[in-house]
Amino acid sequence: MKPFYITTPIYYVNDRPHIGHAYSTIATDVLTRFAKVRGRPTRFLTGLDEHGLKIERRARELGKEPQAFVDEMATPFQEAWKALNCQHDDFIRTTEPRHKERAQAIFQRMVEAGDVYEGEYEDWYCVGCESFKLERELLEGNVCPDHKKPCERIKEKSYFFRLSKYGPKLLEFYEAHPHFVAPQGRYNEVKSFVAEGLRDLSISRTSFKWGIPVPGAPEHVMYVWLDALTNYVTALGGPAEPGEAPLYDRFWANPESQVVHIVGKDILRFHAVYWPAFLMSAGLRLPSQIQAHGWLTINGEKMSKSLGNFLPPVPLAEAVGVDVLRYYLMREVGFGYDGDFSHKNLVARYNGELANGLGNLLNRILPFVEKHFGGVIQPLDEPGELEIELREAARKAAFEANRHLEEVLPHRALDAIWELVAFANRYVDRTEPWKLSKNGDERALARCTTAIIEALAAVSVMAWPFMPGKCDLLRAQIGLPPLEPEEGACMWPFEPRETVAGKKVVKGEALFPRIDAKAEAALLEKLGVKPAEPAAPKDEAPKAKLADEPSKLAEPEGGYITFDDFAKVDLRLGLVLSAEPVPKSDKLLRLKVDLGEAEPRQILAGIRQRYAPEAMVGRRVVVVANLAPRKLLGFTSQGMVLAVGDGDAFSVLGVEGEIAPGSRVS
RNA sequence: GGCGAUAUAGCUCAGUUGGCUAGAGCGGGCGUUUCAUACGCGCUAGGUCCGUGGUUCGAAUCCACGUAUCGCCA
Repeated sequence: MKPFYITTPIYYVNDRPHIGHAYSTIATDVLTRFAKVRGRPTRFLTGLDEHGLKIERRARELGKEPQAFVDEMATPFQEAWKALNCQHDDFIRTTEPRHKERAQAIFQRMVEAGDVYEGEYEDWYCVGCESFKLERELLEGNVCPDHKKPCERIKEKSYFFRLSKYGPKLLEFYEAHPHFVAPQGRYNEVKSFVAEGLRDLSISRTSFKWGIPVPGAPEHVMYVWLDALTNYVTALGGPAEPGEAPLYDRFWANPESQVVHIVGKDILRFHAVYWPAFLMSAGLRLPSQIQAHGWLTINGEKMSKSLGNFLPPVPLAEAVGVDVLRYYLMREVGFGYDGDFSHKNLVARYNGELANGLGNLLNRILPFVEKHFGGVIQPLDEPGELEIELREAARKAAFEANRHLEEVLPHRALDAIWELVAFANRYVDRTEPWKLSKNGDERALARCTTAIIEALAAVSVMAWPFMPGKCDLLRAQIGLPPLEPEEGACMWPFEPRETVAGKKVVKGEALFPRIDAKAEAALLEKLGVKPAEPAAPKDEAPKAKLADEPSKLAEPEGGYITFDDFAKVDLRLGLVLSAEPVPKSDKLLRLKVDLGEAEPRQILAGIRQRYAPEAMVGRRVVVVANLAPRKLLGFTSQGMVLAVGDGDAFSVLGVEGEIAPGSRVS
């Protein structure tokens, strides 16, 4: 059995854990558990990236020592993974001595390979990105396009890594390993990035201290990404000579070992380009696969600080159940693609697939076993045609789910498993056990109930990596012990593996109690989610203001707002570049507005009755720049143009003079 | 501006090497059963498979151009 070593990214401690972190970690846990069920030796690593200028500054701002700060920030992560039932074998923090020491060893190896030289670096540096930026990438005013903050000009001594030397070697490696990066589209990006030529990489800093000292040059600290990436090796005790570090020998140095890095698409380049180059230089083995996943939006909205919707996973898990959250995340979005986390879809999938599909299947069959056989599951000695078909469906599900999991397509695996669930429900309808029960046909009833329980047993194994808790509960109800994978023993139900005959069913609580409208409302309330649709009023305010319902505006909400509340509204000056009517609407104009950003924004404004399109072009207007994007009549509006007045008598707010687009209104 | 990807039923997506009347799930509609968590099961979408042109006996599936969206790079 090939060893399986899988890692999450080491998360940067500056954030608190959110649903995006949870997604990576859950996916990793699912894949680990799957490998375990298959009997493989596994190792699952996660951890934290705790160095860097950003951390140092943040700690200072809070009047803390960096170490004290990261110690505090680490706890929520450790607690989150525990709460999500993610059973990592190791949790590495880059501030640990075991990491620092081995990271330095890797640096040293790169030096010995002749790939490190001393130089001087001067460029624009974005603290938010922890990286230098090319001048041409920056927005006006040397603002970082990602963080929208001004970059700093930094000039310092620095060690450089001869990354340029590794371009051809990397391309050769990519050529030889067509599945090194998934999804394929992302791989193409990586290849073309490398093919365009690599520049040497600055791999040390002298301007701050919070990092790992460069061996032999303690005034330098290692580039935070180099430091961070090495964790995958250092956590195993590597690099090391054979015999020195058993875990390293078994899971990294061993060419049989399958090494998989799960990463978000934003950090793919570091993992697919820099990391392999570092490893080549250090003379170490390369990972087998980099699996890049996409981003989650929350109820259709991008996660962002200004929206404050960094969904924390733990309360969610507590509200809906860990297993349900895990299931939903793995089922809803295709691995590798962006997806949406929506409370509405979560409830829909829960009710449709878990409650009605699987939970109810169990529930509809147990009463017959209890009533006719005293709860004892009967042998299935003479399977009929229907039973053979059901077994065939189970076998098919096992093969397909296995294949999809091996290809890291968890959503498809669940699809395949739920085909079996659906087939089993159909089987029940075709067999009509309630009639057999009435007629006292116990032979047929025995066949039917056992066939279903066999299928459920198979499901309990295949779905276990996703929902270990619920699957063990399911198993308990059909008289099976909790699943305890063992190295070397494949439990995957390629063939009906587990004997259920003779076991005693134990009907218990519903596995997945249905969430009715009332329960759903309570759930959303608990999670602080606004009930179903009324996200609209907020966004419709501009329209209402102009024509629809002036009464809404006339009702002042009681109480004052603080300055901080006001500051949340990002008001900017925008220059209207173009304007055209929106088809099928007599109110809306579609504007392209320059807000001083890389691209003009598309903003829909309900002002057509008062302003002709051509009258808007060239006008300077006041825009709410951080309003959540919203789709109106097929067009996405990325902001809101302010106006005053009502009915036909209103006026768009503007300014006099040639104030620069993007200027903040204060 | 360069490179790449995607564009299939209301929604989310499958469609292997081009070939039967283009599929699934969800939603909607209709019907049906009653064991079960008012669950299940059956039927139902008549979709220009983005557009145009081409290759072919035959294309959603290949090629070219165009359009739209997205991504990476510049």
